[in-house]
Amino acid sequence: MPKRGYHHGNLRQALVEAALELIEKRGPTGFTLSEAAKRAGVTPAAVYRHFDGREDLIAEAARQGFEIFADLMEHAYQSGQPSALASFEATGRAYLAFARKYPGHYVAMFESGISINRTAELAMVANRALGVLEKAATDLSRHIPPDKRPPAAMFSAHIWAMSHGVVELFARGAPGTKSPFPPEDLLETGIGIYLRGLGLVPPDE
Amino acid sequence: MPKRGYHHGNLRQALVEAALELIEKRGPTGFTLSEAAKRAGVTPAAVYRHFDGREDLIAEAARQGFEIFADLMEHAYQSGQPSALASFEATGRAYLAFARKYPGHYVAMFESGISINRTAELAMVANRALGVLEKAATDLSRHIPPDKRPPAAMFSAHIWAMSHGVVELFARGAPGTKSPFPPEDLLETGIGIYLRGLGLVPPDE
DNA sequence: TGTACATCAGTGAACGCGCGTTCACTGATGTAC
DNA sequence: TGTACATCAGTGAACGCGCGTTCACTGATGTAC
Repeated sequence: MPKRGYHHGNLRQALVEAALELIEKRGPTGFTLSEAAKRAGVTPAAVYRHFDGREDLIAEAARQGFEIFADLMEHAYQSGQPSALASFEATGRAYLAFARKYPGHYVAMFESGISINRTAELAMVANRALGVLEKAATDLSRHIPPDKRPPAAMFSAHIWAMSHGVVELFARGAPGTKSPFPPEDLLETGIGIYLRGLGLVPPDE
Repeated sequence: MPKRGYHHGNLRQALVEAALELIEKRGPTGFTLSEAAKRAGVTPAAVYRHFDGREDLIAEAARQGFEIFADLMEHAYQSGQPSALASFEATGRAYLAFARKYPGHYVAMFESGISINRTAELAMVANRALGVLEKAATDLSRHIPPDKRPPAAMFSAHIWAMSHGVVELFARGAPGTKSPFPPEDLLETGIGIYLRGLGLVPPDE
């Protein structure tokens, strides 16, 4: 608990965290600046000391999310080296782990309608994060004979799509779409089958 | 153009259509009953002659979406018969085609937070729609040796996840995520590789 | 160590707005005779 | 075909509410001397 009293001491970050909880709970359009302020124990007007307004607060939440996300993905990638396959699989797991551990950030990043190009800083960190997935895919696709190798961008788009789909449909309390399988298993097996289709893992594994 | 004058003539459906346009444009939480009424050329209060309120209107939009979706999926399934593979691939294409042709419906169905179990009728039509995908997956998985056959529910969850992911990330104007590939190609190749991984299409195709 | 003062992070009241919902109403439509 | 009347789909005013944002302000903090 930071300093108490008239001056909050750490209001900026407290607002971001309140926003994240609300975005997680109410969705990106349901989030309100006033409620975030209230949660941080402060008047709505105080928000304007730290942010330009509602949008700016969401953008900062997304930025912090991409920062964490990029770190996790990079760490996962490193942990699998020097094996391209191990690196790739680790990044896939990291994707889902991030979405589950930081659902508010995830929503702010991918569902809030905030443009990734809103600021140069946001664009940079977003590209760092998504770049790791593409790098892992590129590494791995070197093991595929060139004539049957799909473009690395397509490869990583497939994996991104499946990961995002699993998150949205099965890893959240989506309405009536309770998965009969744990999302982790679903993604792991899905990626496994996909990689087998590329000839990257032995067919009898 | 329906009858003009004091009585609208077809207000119920006009409201659903206005709602769909707004849901598509502003997202599920951004949709307002008042604006839908205005678009239909009517006072907000008039909505209550036809619906129980905001939620009920969204639910009806979702219901109509599932109806169309189920029809499309069933038609696609039939068009591929008697080949299990052709049926399966056709349903995959139908999924994306639906999402692109009826984006408002798609959002109302899968992103509005409306529970699929809101009414018995909604649950029924939703299950009819999603059941087609599962049926296509079950048919197809009969061609896999039982010992390496994943459960059909998992199979169809993978495909659903990838389809949904492609829709959300690449088939809509998502922020900064312009795909370098047409979504249709992305889904087609993704599913192709996945099926190859299951040994369902020849590895050199 | 003490004082004067600038800086700064908050308050609280006010704004105009659009929301979902209710209510008594009224004008148009359709039916019985 | 004409009239009386019931039904019904709309109006328009009103409600209480929470929103994002602005503004002049004030109390706390930190710095210069």
